[in-house]
Amino acid sequence: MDRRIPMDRRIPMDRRIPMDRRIPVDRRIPVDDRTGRRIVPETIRRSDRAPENRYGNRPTMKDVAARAGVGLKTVSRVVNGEPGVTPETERRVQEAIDALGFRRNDSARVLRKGRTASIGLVLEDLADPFYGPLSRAVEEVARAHGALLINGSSAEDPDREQELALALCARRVDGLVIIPAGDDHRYMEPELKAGVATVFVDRPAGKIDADCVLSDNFGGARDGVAHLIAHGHRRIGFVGDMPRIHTAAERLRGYRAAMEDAGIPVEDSWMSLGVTDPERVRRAAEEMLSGPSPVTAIFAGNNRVTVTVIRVLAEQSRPVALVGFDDIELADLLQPGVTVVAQDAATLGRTAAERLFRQLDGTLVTPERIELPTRLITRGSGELPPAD
Amino acid sequence: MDRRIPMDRRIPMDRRIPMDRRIPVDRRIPVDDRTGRRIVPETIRRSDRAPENRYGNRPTMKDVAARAGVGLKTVSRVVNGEPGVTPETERRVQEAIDALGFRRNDSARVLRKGRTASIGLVLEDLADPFYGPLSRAVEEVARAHGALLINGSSAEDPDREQELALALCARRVDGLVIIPAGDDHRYMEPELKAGVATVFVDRPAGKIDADCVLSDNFGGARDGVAHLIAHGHRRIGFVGDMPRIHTAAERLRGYRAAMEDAGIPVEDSWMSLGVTDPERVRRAAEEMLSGPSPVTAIFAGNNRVTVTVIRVLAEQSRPVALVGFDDIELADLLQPGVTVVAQDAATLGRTAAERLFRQLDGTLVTPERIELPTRLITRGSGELPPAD
DNA sequence: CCTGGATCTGACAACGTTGTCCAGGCTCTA
DNA sequence: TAGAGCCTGGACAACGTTGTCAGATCCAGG
Repeated sequence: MDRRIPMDRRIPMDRRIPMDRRIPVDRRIPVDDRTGRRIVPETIRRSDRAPENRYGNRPTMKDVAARAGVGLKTVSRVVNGEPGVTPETERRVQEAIDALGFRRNDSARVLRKGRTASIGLVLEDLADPFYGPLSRAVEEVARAHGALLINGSSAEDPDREQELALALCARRVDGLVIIPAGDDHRYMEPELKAGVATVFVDRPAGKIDADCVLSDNFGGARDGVAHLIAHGHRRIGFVGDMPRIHTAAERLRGYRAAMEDAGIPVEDSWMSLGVTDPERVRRAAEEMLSGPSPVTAIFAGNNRVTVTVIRVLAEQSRPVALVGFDDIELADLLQPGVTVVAQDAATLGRTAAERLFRQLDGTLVTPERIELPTRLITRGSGELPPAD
Repeated sequence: MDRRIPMDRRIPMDRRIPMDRRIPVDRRIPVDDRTGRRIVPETIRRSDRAPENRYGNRPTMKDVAARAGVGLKTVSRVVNGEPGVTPETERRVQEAIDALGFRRNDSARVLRKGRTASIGLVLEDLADPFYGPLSRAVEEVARAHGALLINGSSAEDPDREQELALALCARRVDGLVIIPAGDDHRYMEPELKAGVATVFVDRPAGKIDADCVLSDNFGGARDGVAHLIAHGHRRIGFVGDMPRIHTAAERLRGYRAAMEDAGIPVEDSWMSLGVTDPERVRRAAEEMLSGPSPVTAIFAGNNRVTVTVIRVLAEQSRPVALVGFDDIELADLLQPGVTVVAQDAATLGRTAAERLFRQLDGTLVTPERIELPTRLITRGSGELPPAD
């Protein structure tokens, strides 16, 4: 695991260079394929190429100033709404801006000012419905603080998470909200030290001391399983994700705790861990339903697993109880309605983002680990009695 | 509608300044609240404040160079993996980089190089499950081209869309994928002229000539309604969004076309347009089901409306047929399964992003309007016979 | 020992913006 | 009318990086 840290530093920091190659090469200049491009005299090369790969030759404040017949700084003042410019001058400058289609270059601004007014969000998968509201909540908070949100998906790949987080740091985001894919975040240490505000959400940071905002995965799962036990079930299956993922591990722990509290020994055949693709989840569920001691209820460890399990249960002849972790849309319209342990993705995101900005304005200093409660929503599937 | 353009140019371009105020002010310097801050001598002010609001004082290439005992440019070469550095020198530089926790400042890099290797995505609502896969697809393409994706939600507000798009342009994204909220995009004209690659998705650009990637909303809706007609329905309701939204208008047009093709006159009481919040959609649906000439089938104009209509239909005593535009998760598990006209959000996003990069590398020049076909997925609700 | 070439290194000037500071013009008061 | 004070505008130097170009170093061959 340690290998990642030294590795990264050694890897060329620039995986983005492929992009650069796409800059339209000036085709008007004939090139000697052999040794270089000595065919064309310097002067032409210079004057000809420069505008080509620059922002399509956008006007700068200097251009605006020239056109308006004022000084550079005056244009800056107008653009930023600073005081100290006569209405008449302002009008002239404004006219020039409109005429030239000038837009301030924020890269230069950031370079000069030192703050980017943007924060980054590294999440697992934008296409997962759980992360939509979370991302949206973070964006709303960012917006309220006048910051732009830059986000990317790690696709559950620790290396990609690291790559993305560091790329965002290189862009000098003021802060970073990370939904971890990996379990070692020491790569963020130099960044933290350099003052990049950082909050981990949904899953805790690994091997570093940082702010975390989590759901009470353990308690939620325990309550969900206890709910099934309260309705008379004893043989309860658990279908979950890889235990190396913190949330999955916690939920598994909650399941075990509830079973233990009720004095029910857990059989191995009741558990499916780390199987995620629908086809294999399906097979795992079918097995625990048809094994030597078939389960009468299933606790599904996350939204995607729940959906697959619902499909399997719909095909069974006998009713099987189900409680899922994470709410899913239309859960109330199914027959029976799906009982779930719901986490509030939006609150998770909002809380994290707010902590981030409190770090930024200095209100917050010591890293904390916050756990938000989950909520059991009964809709029918979790209240089915065992069909033995 | 025209007002927006001149307005924007006049609005201080900088709604982000609230952020700047949050920069920790140097508290060690006593300040005369009256007139300014003349209390402290120049020298201290300078040397003391500068590091404070700069990126938490991050090391620069200069620092690395000093520590490694090499020139600035040599560090640059190492960081970018350029040739022409002895292994020994490279090692020394690398050591200094690790020791100082240096990370290249991409703002400066962008300023110098002129390309940002990032593209922007302005979408309507990240929390809408339709946009998750679309956004993800755009990101994958961007990634394949070595670019970072920056995105934001317009929340269906034209002003916010414009604000966001222009903010992204100010950051000098190389290109922009826009899911329009408004219908006037002339504000993008200077940007287009300046060479910002731009593709509109899901809805067409308004009042400018630009690349668009759309679903065949008209054809899809027409087919969906024709499907209901083919199953014997004549009194068919339409629940849709505001016709000022292009997709909504097209789907309405498709509905009308199908009805006209079948020679069925449409009654006003069968249509609900522009009502979006669940409570009012519910009332609208109930009305068309209980009016003087009650509908026997409903065509729902988008995923959110469909969900609400499903709820309403579930409460009806008689079966009512339903076809929805946009697929929804779990549609197949409901009783009956929900028949939908599905658009492929991922393909929409991928196509748009690919066109964007083709614009960037110069392969693409003339703006086009691409319409992707939709697909009718029959699951039961659309095949119910009319219950008169 | 010198020359020529190849290789490696560093000084310097941009990139577009903003902060600082000073100059010039104005108004107001003594 | 002079002097003080304010307002407006502009010159200039940074910010951290990269492209250019020339200088330094090294080695082989004469």
